[in-house]
Amino acid sequence: MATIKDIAEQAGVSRGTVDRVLHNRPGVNKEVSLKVKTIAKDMGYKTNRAGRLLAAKKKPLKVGCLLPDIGNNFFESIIKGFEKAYDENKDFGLTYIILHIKGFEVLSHLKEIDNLVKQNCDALLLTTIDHPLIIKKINALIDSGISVACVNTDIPKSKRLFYVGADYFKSGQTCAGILNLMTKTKREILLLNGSYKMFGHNERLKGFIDTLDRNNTDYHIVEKDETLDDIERAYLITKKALIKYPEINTIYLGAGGSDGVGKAVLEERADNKPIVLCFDKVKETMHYINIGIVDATVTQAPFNQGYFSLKYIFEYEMIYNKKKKIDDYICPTHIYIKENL
Amino acid sequence: MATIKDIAEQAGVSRGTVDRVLHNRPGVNKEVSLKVKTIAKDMGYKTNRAGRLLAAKKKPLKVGCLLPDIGNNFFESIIKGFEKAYDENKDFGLTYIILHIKGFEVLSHLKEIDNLVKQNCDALLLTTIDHPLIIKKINALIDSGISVACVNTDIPKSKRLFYVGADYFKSGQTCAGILNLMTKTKREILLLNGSYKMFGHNERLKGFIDTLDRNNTDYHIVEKDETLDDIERAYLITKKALIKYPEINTIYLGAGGSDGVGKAVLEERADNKPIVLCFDKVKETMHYINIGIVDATVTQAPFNQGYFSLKYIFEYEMIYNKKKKIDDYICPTHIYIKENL
DNA sequence: TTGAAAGCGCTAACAC
DNA sequence: GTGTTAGCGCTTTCAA
Repeated sequence: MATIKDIAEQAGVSRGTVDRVLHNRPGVNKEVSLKVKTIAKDMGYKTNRAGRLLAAKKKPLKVGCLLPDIGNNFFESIIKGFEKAYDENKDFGLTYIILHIKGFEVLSHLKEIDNLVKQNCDALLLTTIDHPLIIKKINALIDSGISVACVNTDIPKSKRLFYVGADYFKSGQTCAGILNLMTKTKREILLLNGSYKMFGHNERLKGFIDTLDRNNTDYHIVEKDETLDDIERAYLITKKALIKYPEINTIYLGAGGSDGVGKAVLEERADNKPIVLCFDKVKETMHYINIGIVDATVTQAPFNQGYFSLKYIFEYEMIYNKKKKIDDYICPTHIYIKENL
Repeated sequence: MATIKDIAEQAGVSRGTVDRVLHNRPGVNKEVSLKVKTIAKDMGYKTNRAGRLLAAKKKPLKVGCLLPDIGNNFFESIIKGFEKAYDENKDFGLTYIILHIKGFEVLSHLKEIDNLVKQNCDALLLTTIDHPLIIKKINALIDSGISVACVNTDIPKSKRLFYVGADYFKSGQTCAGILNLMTKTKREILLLNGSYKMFGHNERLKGFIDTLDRNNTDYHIVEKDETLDDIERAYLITKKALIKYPEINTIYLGAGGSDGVGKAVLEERADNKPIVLCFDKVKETMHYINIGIVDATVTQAPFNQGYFSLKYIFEYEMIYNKKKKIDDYICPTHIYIKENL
């Protein structure tokens, strides 16, 4: 494998010059630069991770993560993923901080992004809102040389470098796929979305309906509502619906709130349980799967979302020197039932 | 973070001596050694990956992998995993070779293990047979200083360092869990095991039956046989059984052969399809899931098996210097249906 | 515009 | 037994 030293010898220049050329740093004669570049190409030069990373220790990378995780334990696994990626790369000069916030208010998100920048982050990992002001902010950051990637929630129209997260539509389709597997009799569905303001939740719902329609599933939506990721609200809605509509035989829960739904089902339908399908694998959901109230849950590898986003942005900065495009990473869609929990 | 240099200064010795102590190399005064060790501990010394790996380039690690993959494309993903781990670590001095063999004959496995050793491998990743002679061989290798880990198939009574692979029992349980989800009517089952000689296949079957019994599933095993991972054989057995026993409404396929089973079902039961459940996610299985013949398949992250086994043995040797016990890695059990394929 | 040299942390060869 | 030194590949600073 060709090294900088090899190239320098071939080109009859010093290693410093080669380094300057390879990083497009100013102050190199055009002809020399061209010569070095062609030689590097000819020799198939690839920067060596070990050398690069050892030298990089002097100038560590600080990544700032914005996580609207207050009051939402879905994000626990993402944080575990961050920790793992940090662990593997801290010796190579990686540091990171997490800013925990609550909810999805544009102004508070904007403020906290600035907050991360003020703390001298070189790169940002954001779980934020697809909104014109945020897009503008991300684009400005990118233009100023700060790398930004999206985690869990994409903002495709911005200049963000890459997205690591779920394919919500597919998770909804998978949920419908399970339902079709389970029974062919007519489904009377209580449809509980998370929030109609959330792009991901809506996509999920679309995917669910899409697959039901595509398979000519015999179904009828008895009632629909939003849980707003609120347990109490989920409980009340479910309880009321189950009382009012005894025909309900299926519950779709598009986001948080399994604790409330589970409780309501236990109270109203302990013996004639409807099919209950939900998303993500937080503690409460696992509990209701274990006791047989929730039949299945669809997840999108949240650990991976944390792990790969941090790993990739680190590699983008520290190994590829911002010169290689990083592909989006769409997490695999998994189904969990009691037996493989 | 404390470095070797720091420790040397604190202890008033040279870095060379500290290095010797840290690696338990001979030729160090006992008292000096003790002193250095306590200081290292006090300062919380952890070897720095970047430094270690850069230096390690001089003495690369050669890992030899034994894979009985000839005629069995299940292993393709494992190989992809190897490639990924190699890619991430080649700059750190990792090299590897794969020895492809056919079948599970003890003598040929023994011979090929020797073959890998002859090619100067420093560490071995084996997918082999749980047999006294193999155990003896593995133990001898470990005693002679060659690291050995098991991939995909464990040999727990040997001195192998760790196991990376599936929990077959759990995969069988999960398969039964899907069946229980799908229907409550009596199951008339055609039970196709891979081979009764394979520990993993038997465990899988046990897990399947265990969960059926534990849930008081109403079932009856109409017929059982081995496919021996042979497509033609699987086809003939299935075809015959479907003709002879029209009551069959469920097929359990514990190993390779989905191509044969799928074909037979298409020919004999295109309109009144039994539930078909199988394992792994090879191309043919995916095809039969896509056209609706196979209902679901249970997998155990074969890519991860390759990726983590190579990654872990590399870290064991090159980062932890054989001094840290590596935990077994049991791959997660996943369910795939058409929608999340 | 370019070269020389030091240094990131660790290892190994050689010297004493 | 122990210290010294060179070097892994790359970056950066200082000097020219």
